[in-house]
Amino acid sequence: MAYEQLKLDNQVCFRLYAVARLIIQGYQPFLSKLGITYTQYLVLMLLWEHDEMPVNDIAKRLLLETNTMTPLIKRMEADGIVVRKKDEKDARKSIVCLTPKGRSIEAEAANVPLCLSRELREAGLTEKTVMDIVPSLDEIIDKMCKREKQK
Amino acid sequence: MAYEQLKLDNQVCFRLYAVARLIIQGYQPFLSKLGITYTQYLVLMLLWEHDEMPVNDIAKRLLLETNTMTPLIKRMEADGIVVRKKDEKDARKSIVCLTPKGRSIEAEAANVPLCLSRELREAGLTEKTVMDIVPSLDEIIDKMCKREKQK
DNA sequence: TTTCAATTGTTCGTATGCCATGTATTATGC
DNA sequence: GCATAATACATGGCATACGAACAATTGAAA
Repeated sequence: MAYEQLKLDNQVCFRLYAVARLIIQGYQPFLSKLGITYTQYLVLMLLWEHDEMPVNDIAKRLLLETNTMTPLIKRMEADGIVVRKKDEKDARKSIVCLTPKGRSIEAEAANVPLCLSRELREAGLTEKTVMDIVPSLDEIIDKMCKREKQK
Repeated sequence: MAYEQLKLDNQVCFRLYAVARLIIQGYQPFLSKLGITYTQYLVLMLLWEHDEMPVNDIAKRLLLETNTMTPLIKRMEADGIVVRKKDEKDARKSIVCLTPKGRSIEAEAANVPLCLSRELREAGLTEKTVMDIVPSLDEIIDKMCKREKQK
């Protein structure tokens, strides 16, 4: 037995999955001070750039399903950082908007990326090690998404 | 406003998180034929190499918490692919063992990595693009884990 | 050896993710 | 103009993840 291709050490996906979780865990202490989760942080980053986004647009940008978004948005709404309103031109759409509270978190969050950079540096990682993988990741995302659509 | 560092497009972690999910989704159709999930696949890869592993060892190798493992193992046990037995030398430990059914999945799973390779190739990705990021990922995992421990 | 700390799992609660399905609304073909 | 398909969300169900708290057991120090 012992299929080489079935050894954990030979799995690229496991590494990706592990690194993603490790870094998200690195964010956690800083985000919890702001009262938000990592996924909520992603949603907020979009809204801070645009404000007023339909659920579907947010989902597409984050590569998540709308049925992941709905409960997420509801929790954010319950926390008072966003509200939903109906689109007047298209009654199917539910538009997510920042509340003043949601908007106020932006300034507090502004130093989070810096905190993370310091965290990585203190772990002994260079900016280069981390940034080097970005082009490959972008290519994988691009091609995998196109592959999905052609199905 | 508009903090550059708070734009989604500037986030490495989001890319990692997205790629991990996209690839796991790529595994899904093949794994569901075997009746297992991606996380269960990871556990099985370890057991196919060793058989007889304490919950804690599995958790450490997968960089997951034991409280994630317990329900996971229970579901696998309910599906008849593993069983748990008490360690005789250390009564705190719960050792996870493959059942014949769990062992039989290995041969079926042997071609899963190949299916994934084909999937990536058909998406237009080269082996190189994907393998290029492995050294960086390994370095990040190594350093982040050490950083965690020193806390 | 006896008390106290550390280790190992488990349980509980909360937040994702995603499949399948359902509902409302809009777009489209005829 | 109308039947039908497509779109946008929401709901329900299941499987992770992880923090917090707890029970059982072992290790270690006094």
